[in-house]
Amino acid sequence: MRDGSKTKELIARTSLHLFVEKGITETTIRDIAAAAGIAEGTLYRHYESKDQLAWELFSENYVSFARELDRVQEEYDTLKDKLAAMIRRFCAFFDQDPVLFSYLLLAQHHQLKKVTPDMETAVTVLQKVIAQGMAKSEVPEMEVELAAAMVLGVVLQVAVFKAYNRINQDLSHLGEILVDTCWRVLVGNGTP
Amino acid sequence: MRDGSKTKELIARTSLHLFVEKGITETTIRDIAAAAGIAEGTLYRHYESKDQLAWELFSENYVSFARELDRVQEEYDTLKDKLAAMIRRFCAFFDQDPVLFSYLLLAQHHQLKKVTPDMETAVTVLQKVIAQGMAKSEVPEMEVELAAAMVLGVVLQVAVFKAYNRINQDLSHLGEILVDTCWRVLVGNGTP
Amino acid sequence: MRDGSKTKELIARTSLHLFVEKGITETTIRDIAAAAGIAEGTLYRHYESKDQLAWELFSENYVSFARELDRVQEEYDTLKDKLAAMIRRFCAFFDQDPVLFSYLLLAQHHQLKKVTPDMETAVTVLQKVIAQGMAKSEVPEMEVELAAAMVLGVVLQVAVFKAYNRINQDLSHLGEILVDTCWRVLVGNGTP
Amino acid sequence: MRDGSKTKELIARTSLHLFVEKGITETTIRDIAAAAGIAEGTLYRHYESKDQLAWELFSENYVSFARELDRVQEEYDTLKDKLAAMIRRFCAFFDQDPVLFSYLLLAQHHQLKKVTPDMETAVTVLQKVIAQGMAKSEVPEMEVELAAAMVLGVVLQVAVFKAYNRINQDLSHLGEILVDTCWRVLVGNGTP
DNA sequence: TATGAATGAGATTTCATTCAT
DNA sequence: GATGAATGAAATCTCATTCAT
Repeated sequence: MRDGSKTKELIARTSLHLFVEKGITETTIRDIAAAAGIAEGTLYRHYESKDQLAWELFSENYVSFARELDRVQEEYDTLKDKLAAMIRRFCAFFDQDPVLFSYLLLAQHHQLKKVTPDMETAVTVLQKVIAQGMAKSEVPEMEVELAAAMVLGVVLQVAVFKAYNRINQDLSHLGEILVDTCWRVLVGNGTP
Repeated sequence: MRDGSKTKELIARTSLHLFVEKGITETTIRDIAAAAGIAEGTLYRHYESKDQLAWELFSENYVSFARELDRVQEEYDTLKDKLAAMIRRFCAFFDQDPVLFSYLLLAQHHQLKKVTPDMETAVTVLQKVIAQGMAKSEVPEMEVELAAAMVLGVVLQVAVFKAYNRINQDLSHLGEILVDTCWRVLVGNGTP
Repeated sequence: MRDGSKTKELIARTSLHLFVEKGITETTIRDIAAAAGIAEGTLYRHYESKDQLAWELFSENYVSFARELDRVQEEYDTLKDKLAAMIRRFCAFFDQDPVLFSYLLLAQHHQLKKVTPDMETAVTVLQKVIAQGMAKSEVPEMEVELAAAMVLGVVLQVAVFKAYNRINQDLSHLGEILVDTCWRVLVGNGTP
Repeated sequence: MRDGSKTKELIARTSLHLFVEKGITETTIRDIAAAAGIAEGTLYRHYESKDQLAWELFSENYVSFARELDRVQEEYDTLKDKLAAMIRRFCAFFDQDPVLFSYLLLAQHHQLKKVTPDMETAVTVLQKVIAQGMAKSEVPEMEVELAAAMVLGVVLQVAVFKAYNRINQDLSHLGEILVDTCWRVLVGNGTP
């Protein structure tokens, strides 16, 4: 009662679950309040509006995950190692908090449109790393966006299948396959 | 009658654009009516409800696209050819009607949950084809869902980047790269 | 049902009564809807918001009354006649629609602050007329705003007393007294 | 205790300013607390409710001002002197605390309705004095309420103009004009 | 078939007030 | 006395849907 930040955290976790389960628009303030065991008005002590709650949940985690990825890739020198480390980190994070990652993964248009070009995201980090690798001829040259899209697709779609329970194993167990596959995606293309 | 079906088509196209642009829940009947230049009530002459409109738009195209993919793959014998044909067809369709494909691609949770297991979808067709190819040892054995996810990821994420204008070229121009890449995704993994 | 403007008029009259009776903030949309015999949502087909309703009710009548006063004063040549005609018109209007005039009279701060300097109001018309009269030496010179305030005060405060039922006679019956008094207010002051 | 009454005074002054600036209903407890630099709950240590705060601010000052007016008029014998003294006192008070007087002047309906007939107000004092003057034939007979309304109007409307910055001079400087004008309002009317 | 005003349930949000600390 | 997080009733507003024309 004294510590409002606990309540904020409670609201965040509860909302996250409901947003992932039913969608943002389909989740009402009443739903959140009931699930969190708080009054409807309480939410507004911690978040300006439902929209802002959804956005804060998205953007803060989206950005902090990107930062973490960036930190991880910096520990390695080659594209291959950087990529492997990033993928493994992604898998570990996903398994650790699948609800949060589902939220980020299945993020609606609405949220994504608010991502400004200056925000560091997983996509920008990945593109940066790939671009560097190409510059150092670690992989053949090709359009960076395209390369990033394909690598991203491999990992994300597997995560989506996992989120939808089409795949049973934890992502971490698939780390090696994902790393190998992504590498093969990168090295095979381009002008040799 | 002629007129009536034109109105229905008008509603369908207008809704599709708005749904892709703003999201389904965020698009109001009033938005659709205004954009289509019809009265709000008119929509209900052609569709039972907004939900049904969104679902009809989704399911009919989702299913007919899956059927088309299935027809296409049947024309070929090997997994490699089947896959190549399917990807090329996907690219051609996307370029032809990017709005429709964005709608299918960025489909909300809400819609995907209504997809029953007995419905033939692009995913089931892809899994079937891959499973057959593995059975015939055209590619190494591995979990079919995982293989399908990765192949799907490569193609879909490129399409998503295209939908978000991160990539400029038409998908059709990327057909060969996508085909090659997907093939490499499949052949490299599994137990040799 | 066909004619929406009837409903709008009904909402306007009903709101006016309630706003005068209870105050704007104290009157709820539910109050208005119940009193008008319409659904709550119906109000929003005709007015953007409660605030806008209150403002439209105020500003349109405030301005059109000012225009009417201006038209009236133009029919006469001397300040004395102009003033008399304006006061008589004010009295007649008040008696004709006491609720509307009470609304304008007791208008809250909130509304008055939205009155932009370019809007023609009863006050600006009165000041203009008095200024002209002073210029033509029909009454002694003095600060126009002060003169206008005092004349206005005489008439308005009597109207306020009438609105609060402190005075029983119709304003029209007090027309001559008000005209005489206001004239005496103007001629007695200033540097002779 | 010393501290406590200081807080109460702080709340009173802060509320007064905000009430005048934005209106009572439009001013929230949070507004007051923020402006006064206190916690929201603190207000309730000093006032039962927001309504009671608004009412206390209004009624106490309204009544004490009326008493003061009454005391002032008692020092004089003739209506003319009484009226002059009251007007001068009003001007002095207004200049001394314009915010308070704006609050009393622009008092909402809501407050005025709570004024019971047995309460002594500026209006009742004025009516009493005028009635006495008429009884003593100092001014011609006429309806007391009407006479009071007109005299009141002259003074109040000038104060309102001052409150809205339409007039620049302090009210005290206008004392003589107001006194003269009000006297002329009274003596000119009635049955000679 | 088409219209569009009207509906009313339900969503979001506000805010005076309470109460544990 | 003071705090400020929590409350929850009530207000405003939205919008899918209906229905008389």
